[in-house]
Amino acid sequence: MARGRVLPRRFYARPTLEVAADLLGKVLLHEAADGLASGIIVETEAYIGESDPACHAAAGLTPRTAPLYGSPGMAYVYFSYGMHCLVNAVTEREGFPAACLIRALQPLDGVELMRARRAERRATPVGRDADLCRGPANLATALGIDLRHNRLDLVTSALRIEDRGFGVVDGFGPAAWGSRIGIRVGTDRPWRAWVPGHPAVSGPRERPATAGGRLPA
DNA sequence: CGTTCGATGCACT
DNA sequence: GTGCATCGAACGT
Repeated sequence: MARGRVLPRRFYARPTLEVAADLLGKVLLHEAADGLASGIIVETEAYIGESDPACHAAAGLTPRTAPLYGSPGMAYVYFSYGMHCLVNAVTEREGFPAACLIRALQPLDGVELMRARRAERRATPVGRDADLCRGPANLATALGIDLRHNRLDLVTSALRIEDRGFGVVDGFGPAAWGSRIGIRVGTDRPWRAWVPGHPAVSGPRERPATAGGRLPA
């Protein structure tokens, strides 16, 4: 299986929208005791600062949100809806709370391991490979990520993000931008980035008719 | 196709 | 007590 170059800390120590765009095409991987699983990132969301009402840090610094205020390149994993874990990469700089939520992957390594992990949580088995890591809770399950991975260092730990030289994703155009999914506030900010038309993207998948490619304002 | 709704635990008010 | 950065089974069209 391919070996990539681990993204350095400086990759994360940048404006969050830039990180959200540049994460598309990179590879999220987890080397667990039961095996390696990885996938190409095809969908991300940016959560930026206490002034972003959808960012958990809108509630200020609490035990839960503390990782958002930590070093760029740390994992922020949290528990939601009573049963799901969601994975973020902390961005910007220490003391400024911001992160990118990883929302979907195109499965790469460990497809059968992903299938087994997903099967433990479902009545019916997952069909297409493209559905294995479609959605933030699904990808965490497929990669075997839970709250124990909160605060892990994405630069040095078993949970990492690599560059394997995929430009973006073969056959797909530049990033599309739109409103973030599953939030009640801050829906006016187009801070969700995805690979337009990719089958592993959750929610709206097509590029909006309006302009795309560049970062939102 | 589409929409609705229950599962399930915890941080925070 | 309230509200989730979700998912998928079950139903209606």
